[in-house]
Amino acid sequence: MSKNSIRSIPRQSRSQKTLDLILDTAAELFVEAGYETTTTNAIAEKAGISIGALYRYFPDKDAVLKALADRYQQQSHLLFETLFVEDARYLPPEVLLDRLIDPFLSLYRKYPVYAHILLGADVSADIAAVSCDMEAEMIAKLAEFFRMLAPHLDKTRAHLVAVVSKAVVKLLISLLIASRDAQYQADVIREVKQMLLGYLGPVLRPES
Amino acid sequence: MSKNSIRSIPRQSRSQKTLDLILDTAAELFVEAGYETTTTNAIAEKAGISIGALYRYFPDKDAVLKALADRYQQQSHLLFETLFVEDARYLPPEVLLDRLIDPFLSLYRKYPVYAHILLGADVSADIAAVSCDMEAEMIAKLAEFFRMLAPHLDKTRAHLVAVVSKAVVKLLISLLIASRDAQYQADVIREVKQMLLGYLGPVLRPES
Amino acid sequence: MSKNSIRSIPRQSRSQKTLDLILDTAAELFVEAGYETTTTNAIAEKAGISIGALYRYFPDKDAVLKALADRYQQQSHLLFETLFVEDARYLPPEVLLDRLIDPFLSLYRKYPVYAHILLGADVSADIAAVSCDMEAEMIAKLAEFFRMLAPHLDKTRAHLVAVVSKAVVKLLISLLIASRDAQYQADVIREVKQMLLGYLGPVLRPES
Amino acid sequence: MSKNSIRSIPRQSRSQKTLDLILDTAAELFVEAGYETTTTNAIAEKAGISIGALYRYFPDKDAVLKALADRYQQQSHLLFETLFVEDARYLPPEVLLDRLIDPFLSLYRKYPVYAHILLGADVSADIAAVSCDMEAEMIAKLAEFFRMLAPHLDKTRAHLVAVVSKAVVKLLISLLIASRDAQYQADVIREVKQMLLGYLGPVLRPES
DNA sequence: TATGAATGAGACTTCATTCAT
DNA sequence: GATGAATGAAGTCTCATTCAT
Repeated sequence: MSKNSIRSIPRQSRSQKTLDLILDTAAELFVEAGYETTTTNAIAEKAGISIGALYRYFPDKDAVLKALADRYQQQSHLLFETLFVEDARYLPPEVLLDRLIDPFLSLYRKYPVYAHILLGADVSADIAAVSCDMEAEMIAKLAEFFRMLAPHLDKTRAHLVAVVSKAVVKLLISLLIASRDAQYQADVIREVKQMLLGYLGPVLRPES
Repeated sequence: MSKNSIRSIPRQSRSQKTLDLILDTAAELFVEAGYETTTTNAIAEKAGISIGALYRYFPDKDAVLKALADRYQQQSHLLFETLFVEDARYLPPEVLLDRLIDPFLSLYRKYPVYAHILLGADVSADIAAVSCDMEAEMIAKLAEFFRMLAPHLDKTRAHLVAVVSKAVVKLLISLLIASRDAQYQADVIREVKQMLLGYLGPVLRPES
Repeated sequence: MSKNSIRSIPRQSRSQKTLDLILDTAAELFVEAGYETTTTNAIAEKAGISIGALYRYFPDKDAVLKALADRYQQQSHLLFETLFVEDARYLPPEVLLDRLIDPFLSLYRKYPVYAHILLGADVSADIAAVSCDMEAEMIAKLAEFFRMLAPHLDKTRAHLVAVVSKAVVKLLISLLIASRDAQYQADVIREVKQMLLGYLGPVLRPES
Repeated sequence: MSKNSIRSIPRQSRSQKTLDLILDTAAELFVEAGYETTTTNAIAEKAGISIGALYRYFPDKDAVLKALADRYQQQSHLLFETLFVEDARYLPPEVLLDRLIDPFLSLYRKYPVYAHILLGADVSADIAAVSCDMEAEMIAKLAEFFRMLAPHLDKTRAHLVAVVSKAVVKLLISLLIASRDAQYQADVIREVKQMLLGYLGPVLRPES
């Protein structure tokens, strides 16, 4: 709960490199074998450092996952920035949707751990809470965004729509993880975007 | 991989009862605490049997989860039977959707483990494969069903639509797990059904 | 604090034997090498059991020491019983002193761990507290005993005298531990008894 | 055993200061948390030096404790000097007792580590040996002193009396450590001094 | 056949000590 | 010399699994 994810804030570049090395290695292993199955010794060994070095940077195994989650949260925040541009309300829905979805797709392709974390795979209750908080925050922002686009939406509905939209992005990620086939991935993306467009269109731009 | 899930197929009712007892108990614990965190001793103790007895029914811990997955698969099959009735093609989309979704909702409410298994939470690679096979089979059946309803769909598209539809059901389950609030659950169900209807309607009943 | 010393109360004789075996082995090692230096693996190995077996009986290493302390407390209680006999007030001081000291000497000779625990050697704060509670209780009883013998003593003084007397016993134990030489031990016992007699005599049987 | 306590005998004041700093810091931590529990890194950090620096002054952790024991030995020697003044034999026992005990009380109040070391709390066997040697030396000196005061004492008896007297001082220290209450401490000191006086009086100044 | 005590590999973590910078 | 990141042996403890009774 109150544990810090990182033991000491390293200012020197060497330390920072080691820290990143640990995180990246852990990320790979968590995706490959899952959090519980991945041992701290395996992380250290694959990272080419000693187990002691790992524990200089992280107080325990959970902290490694938390640090990854933090990194994910930061990245997600950046992505949302691009949504809240002035002209958003004048853009056609298709473009908006691309703006919403594509950055996340890039993120999850680049860092598959984040997908893992997002999907809440095998995390301890502690981590799940962190993950949940992040989700809640992103949903709140998305709801706010929807209300900017469609002021007639009441708060409850906007929240619901945000929840569902977020879940659809999650769904898309999980489908893309399932198969590496490029054609299939393109098809799935098209299909899901079409579904989301069909859902959001009427909700955000109603006639009456 | 090639290990059998169940050691001996018990015909006698007592053995069957014990077996079910173990599975039900394991199901509860897996949902409460996760697969990795749940110990075989905990399952045995909560089930009121000895650890030795548990190992008479299952060769190892994985086998317990596999047996649960099998049970889930059987249940799912039963649910699908109700879809393939003669009159399906004459029913309005809303009713079809309810027929597709509602049984699954009941199933997951009755047996939360299945939701857990379906969502692929913290299962070993071994189990994930099983789970994946089940998914593939259900998707194939669903695609077949869609082609029955809309013969103009080519196989690829039908498969895609089935994949997305299945994923939406999964999404719905995950959202329902997130909150126990009845009003919220009702809202979410309505919202997701509306989305799926908006998606499947045009796909299955095109103008031309 | 709230941890139990023993995991399950074993009623069967085999379990009881294993438990005693662990405690006796631990006792030896604690005396030989000290608590911190003695490893749980060493205890298990010397006891001829597996490390897992040890942890079936005790939740952690501290619990082993606590259990020893409990055993000591029980033994000490028994010793005190013999003090509170009817005729105590009519006995000459020398006899009383022997009755007070000799049983403790036997106890510490038979079970050197108890001396170790009594002397508070290298125990964790947790254990120290237990040890302290025991001491407090014994001192209270001793003070009560002194007041029975010498009703004119006020409570504070009686407590002080008890504290000092108890400390002298401790002192004696520590001196006996220091050397195994029989003659030396006899000399030391005589000397310390003489000192204590010289102290308690006037306190308990004052002229005025 | 044969390791030197201090790596280089520093004549320069800076080195000496650092050395003292390390020892004082270690002393505090040993008293607070015990020898085993205190880490070398903790000592270095609290002292405001690097762990590498600490290991320039001491070859290993034991050496730090040994150096403290040495410092204690030196201090104790100084205290004994004041005992061996010419006029000692003409002083009344009460004054002699104060001269014997009070300096030790001051020493232990000023440097609680010494009490810790004296009481043999959680020291490794290695240190215990050193501590024992010191004790032996002090006892020898005390015995010699007693024989100066009371020439009729044979060597064995004088040694015994010294052993017991030394142990009583130790006892007193341990009682004072047990409670910080000023009134209680004063009471305990009075009581113990009375006991020791009652013991030494007849021994040192016999009628015949 | 049922029991549950026992096993032991292996997980997490600590910390005295070294050595590249 | 000083620094502190890195090392890795070793300790505590867990838990899937076995097997004597």
